[in-house]
Amino acid sequence: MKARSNPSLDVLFRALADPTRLRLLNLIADREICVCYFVEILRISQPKISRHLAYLRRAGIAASRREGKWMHYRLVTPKDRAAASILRETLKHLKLAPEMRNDISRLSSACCAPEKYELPHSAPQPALLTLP
Amino acid sequence: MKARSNPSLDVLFRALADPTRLRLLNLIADREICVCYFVEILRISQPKISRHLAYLRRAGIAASRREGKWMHYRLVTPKDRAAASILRETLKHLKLAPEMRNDISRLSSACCAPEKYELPHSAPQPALLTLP
DNA sequence: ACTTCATATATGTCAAGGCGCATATCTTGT
DNA sequence: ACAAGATATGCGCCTTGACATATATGAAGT
Repeated sequence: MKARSNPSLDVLFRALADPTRLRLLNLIADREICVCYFVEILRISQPKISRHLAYLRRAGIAASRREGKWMHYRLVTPKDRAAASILRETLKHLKLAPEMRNDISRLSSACCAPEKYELPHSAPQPALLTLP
Repeated sequence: MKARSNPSLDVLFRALADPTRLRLLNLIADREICVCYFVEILRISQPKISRHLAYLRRAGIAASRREGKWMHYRLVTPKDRAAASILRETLKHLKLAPEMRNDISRLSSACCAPEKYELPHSAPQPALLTLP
């Protein structure tokens, strides 16, 4: 049990202060994705992906779910109002950035035409999330 | 010359990822303040204040102006639309946090009743800024 | 049970950045 | 020119975090 009296904003900002994590967040903004996709879509090594996802989880803005051998990651809305609102604003702007749009486009492509990508056999498809 | 193709958001987020810098930003959110005030209001050592202000300046969200022996710092709106918007949102939420309100309250108090604070003789009063 | 594949963690290295302390720099008043 | 005040910076120490490589775990299929 971490003693953090004030879950203040600098925790959120530290989590956002890395380009790889921003790309990951953009990808999970409205869908739940299996780790194997991140590796292939972002062309980043698996350990690096894993460490950054763990960082996001510790910061309370991502959560994971195991399904057989696959780990799925999804966005979590922070309890803190300010954090939630700043995160929402950030994601809104990320969506517009060319690099981010390109990631999303590679993701759709990988879903439609998996043969073009080096995905594991029977990798689970990302699932759109219905936000509460 | 730093090769930074995309002056992207993580620069802003790294600048925001420190509690001291958030307190400084909150103070300069709508006024220009002399360094000597920061030291007394936040009760933080002068070199530490100076370094964090320099960090904010390098990150492009603060600017300084010399007036005799005093240095005044003020907020700067980043050119990048996304950064500007996220910074604005952040400052809006900071204003509501108790710790931040307390800083502002100490600031007003120091202006009205400087004798209660260890400010230098004839320290220049903070000036409200008219935003464009 | 054993192998295989997907994912996680441990280890070592390096750079960034935070802090305190001392000192340098710049400006003004004498 | 000199002294004093306000601010900045250099230095050493320590922590955090980013990366690559290697290794461990754990679920599935045979």
